[in-house]
Amino acid sequence: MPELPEVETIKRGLQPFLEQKTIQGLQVNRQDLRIPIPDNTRQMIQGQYVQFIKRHGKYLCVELANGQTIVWHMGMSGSVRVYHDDKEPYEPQKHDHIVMTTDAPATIVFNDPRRFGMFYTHPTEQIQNTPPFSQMGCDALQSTAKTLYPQLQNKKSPIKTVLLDQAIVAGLGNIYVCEALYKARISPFKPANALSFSEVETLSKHIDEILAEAIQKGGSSLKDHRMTDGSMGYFQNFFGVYGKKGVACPHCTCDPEQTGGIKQVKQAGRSTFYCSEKQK
DNA sequence: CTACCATCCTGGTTGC
DNA sequence: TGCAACCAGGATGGTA
Repeated sequence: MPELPEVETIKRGLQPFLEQKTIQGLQVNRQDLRIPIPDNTRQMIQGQYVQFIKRHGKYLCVELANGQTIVWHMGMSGSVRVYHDDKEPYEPQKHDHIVMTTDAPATIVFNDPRRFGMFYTHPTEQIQNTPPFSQMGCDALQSTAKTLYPQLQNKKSPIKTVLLDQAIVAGLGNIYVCEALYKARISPFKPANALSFSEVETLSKHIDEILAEAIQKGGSSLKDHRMTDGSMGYFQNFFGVYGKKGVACPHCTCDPEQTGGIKQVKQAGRSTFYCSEKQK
């Protein structure tokens, strides 16, 4: 699930309880995630001081003082919960795969029902030269028309599909791609290399805006996403098109009885929501 | 090289 | 109400 805004929300929630703290205990309840959690993970992490938490696209990187970095991905259904208040002690839940304690003090729990997530360590100095980071595009918040436009020139696939490719821009997922294209008034079917520089500028601007707004609202809680205190993000209440098949487009004066409102189609196996009147 | 597809897994929703 | 089919925010490895 989590796309860039949800991962950024998790990062910000974790920082006060993990960054510049010592990880005292690490309990691995299940190893069989998307990538099996390596057997040495506990010994690499336990007792280590955490220097920084960084985010690259949809990945979190927790840099430890011993030169190792925890590579952490939420998959489709992952969430992180921080328990630090004695009034609300940690009670194990189904699908709690990792339980970490720090001297904040805090208990940090990674829950992932579908187990598409990842959690493993890797030497920090090699991170940038190793997949997935070595093949990851510019982070969506750093991306500009100047960096994006050249990357689209050899892509004849629809812009919707191309924006989901983490090698082009890192951090966008199905929701925010649909929303950004809608705000930019660009058709999801338009071949990526058919966008003018000016259209890419518009697109880039709206990607920035939509991500910033979503982060400010704690991300989108459709199903699994929660902030680290357990509360829901609320950007889902501000979607323009995602999940709104048949709903009248608020920016169109056209009659939804005639246009059918917001459309839903499949592109490369993923749902695309768009307004055919607004997005040409 | 690009593009498309199936796959990993659980759980919620839809339809009969 | 019960049950089966289908669908979901992602990434990857295989094939054409």
